[in-house]
Amino acid sequence: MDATGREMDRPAAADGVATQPIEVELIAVLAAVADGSPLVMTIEGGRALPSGSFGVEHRSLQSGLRAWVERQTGHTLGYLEQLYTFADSDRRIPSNGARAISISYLALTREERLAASQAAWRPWYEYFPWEDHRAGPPAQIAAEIAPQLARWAESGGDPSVRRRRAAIAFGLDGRPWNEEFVLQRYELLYEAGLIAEARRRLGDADGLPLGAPMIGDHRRILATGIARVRAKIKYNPVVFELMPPAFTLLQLQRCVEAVSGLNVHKPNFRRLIEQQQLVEETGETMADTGGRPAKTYRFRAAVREERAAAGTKLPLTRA
Amino acid sequence: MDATGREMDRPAAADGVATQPIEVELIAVLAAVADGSPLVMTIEGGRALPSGSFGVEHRSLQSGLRAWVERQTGHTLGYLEQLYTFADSDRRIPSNGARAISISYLALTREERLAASQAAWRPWYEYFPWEDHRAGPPAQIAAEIAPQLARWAESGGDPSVRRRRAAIAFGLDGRPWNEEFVLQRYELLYEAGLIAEARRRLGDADGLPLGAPMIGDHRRILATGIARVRAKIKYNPVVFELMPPAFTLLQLQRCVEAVSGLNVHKPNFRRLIEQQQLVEETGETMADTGGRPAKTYRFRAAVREERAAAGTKLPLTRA
DNA sequence: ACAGATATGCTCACCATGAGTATAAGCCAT
DNA sequence: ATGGCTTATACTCATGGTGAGCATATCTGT
Repeated sequence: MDATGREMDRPAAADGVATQPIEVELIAVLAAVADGSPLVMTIEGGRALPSGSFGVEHRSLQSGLRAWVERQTGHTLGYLEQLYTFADSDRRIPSNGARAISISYLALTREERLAASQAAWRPWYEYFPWEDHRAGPPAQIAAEIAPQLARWAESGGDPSVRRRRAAIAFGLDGRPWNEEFVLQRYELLYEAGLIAEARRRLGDADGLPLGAPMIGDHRRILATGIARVRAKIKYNPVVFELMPPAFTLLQLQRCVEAVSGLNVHKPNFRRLIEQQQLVEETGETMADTGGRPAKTYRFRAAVREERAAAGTKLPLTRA
Repeated sequence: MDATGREMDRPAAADGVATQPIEVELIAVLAAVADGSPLVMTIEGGRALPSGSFGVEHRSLQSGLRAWVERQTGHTLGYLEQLYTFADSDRRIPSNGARAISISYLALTREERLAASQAAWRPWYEYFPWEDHRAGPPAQIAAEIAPQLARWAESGGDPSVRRRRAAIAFGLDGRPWNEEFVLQRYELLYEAGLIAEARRRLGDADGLPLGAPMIGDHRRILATGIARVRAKIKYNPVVFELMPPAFTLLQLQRCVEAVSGLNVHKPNFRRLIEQQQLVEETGETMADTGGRPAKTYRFRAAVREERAAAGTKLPLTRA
């Protein structure tokens, strides 16, 4: 941390480097799903994530953010977790150039009409078109991304390392696509100068930049959030935060598919949900599905604590 | 966790919105394992985690912390990840009462002689004696914790809710013990006033406080770190960061047991490690094991990228 | 009535996992 | 050297979760 290694023994003190004021800002990745499209709440015409200063008036980060989001959406927030704290030394508040630390949060909710006019839901695949594989791998990957990454790989560093990184991230050369590597993919494209945010620093590369840009590193934060939801959805029943109180199993499946960007095997998905007893029937059916009416279900809230019991991956001996 | 707002003891700030300076501090949970005992690096006689101010000179949090830790341990740091950012409104720097935000990191390394004399490794179960179940559930749980939590449950709030919380956290009433609930257990004991840190605020409860205390909320941060390692060890080959370059399978097993605080089924553990091809034989054997000499293994670094391929939990359709 | 769509139920093979047993190869005390 | 102790290593067997696919039910619209 410092030259001697002893500085850390003391709590941050007055000595040494004059402390430049540090701005602490909160950034929210607020996600919802509507009609098979995953959405993120944005401001400034879709170019920024909602953010605010971490002022003294907030009792805690969490509750302050929750209150703010609930004012914005007019809907109580189901799920809120801390995402990551971004604090690279070159992060600056655009307005005054102060050093900025951004503490980001991930929030899940149902889509609701927005109370404030500045904010708007945007499909998150506008920002990451290469992340939606529900209709197969997007043509853009083979047509634009792979060739440009190949050119980047040969242009510096260790080409074989770069090629492998690209192949792992994007599932090239017969490797499987891993939907969780959202951040790695974004950072790779950034490094390769293929997205607009990177070109502010690097010289222009060929071709058009990929996906819709955002200010600062907001898109990177969004990538972090998407990666987190995609990972969490697998071992934690957070999907239900995105669902209305009653829903059909296909709606639930479509929601999972929207988030993960992948297609799910219908019979096995139903079996999984049912055998894990995540839901219970409401007794109602929903008729306007285009086919046979579907039973509707609700989330079994009791699962949350039962889940306590679940899930070892270590081969234990019985006590 | 923090029951009451203590806006009172805030130094008289310029009124209202005026931004009070916020101290940003880094805290490290640096873990190692030696001789079947998991260790954490501490300072101040084991009463604090190493911490330091986040100054302007640092390129980024991560690299600054890495450099500092490597000077302390004289060993390159294998693994470093951000843990959590603590920023409740009543967190204060002890010396000057400034508002403090602490960004905590988890680092894994092999135990090494320390370069600096102020720092020392401590067994982490000194701070959380109830977390070590390798010799069965600690007697302390049934003898002290359960009865005191039972008394607490009846003393306020909704007793049935409190009882269930306690039972889930500590595996009471026939519920299974979940080794990952380190933080929930600590926070429960804190709320119940059974640990020293809580008694600074609450009135004294009966009996002795549980486990060795730390300053501020360092023990809570340590709990967060332990929970993270215990979770991560299951789906990510981070254990190897705690191991020497060559090791026997039993040593590896003991390391996992030390971290998780649980006993592992030996044949199945070996099968798991081998079939996942996490390791490869070195060709050497180790004789001083007290029995038949054991083959030694090394971690297959190639796994890290192969792991890219691994692990879906969603029932996908084939593309 | 029939086509088309979705809902729902069921089968079957395979493999990871939990649990336990058996044999091999060192060391040490007698 | 021998027998007993300790650890290493290999195998078995039942069970249950998972991947993949098929079959039947019940709507709407023509």
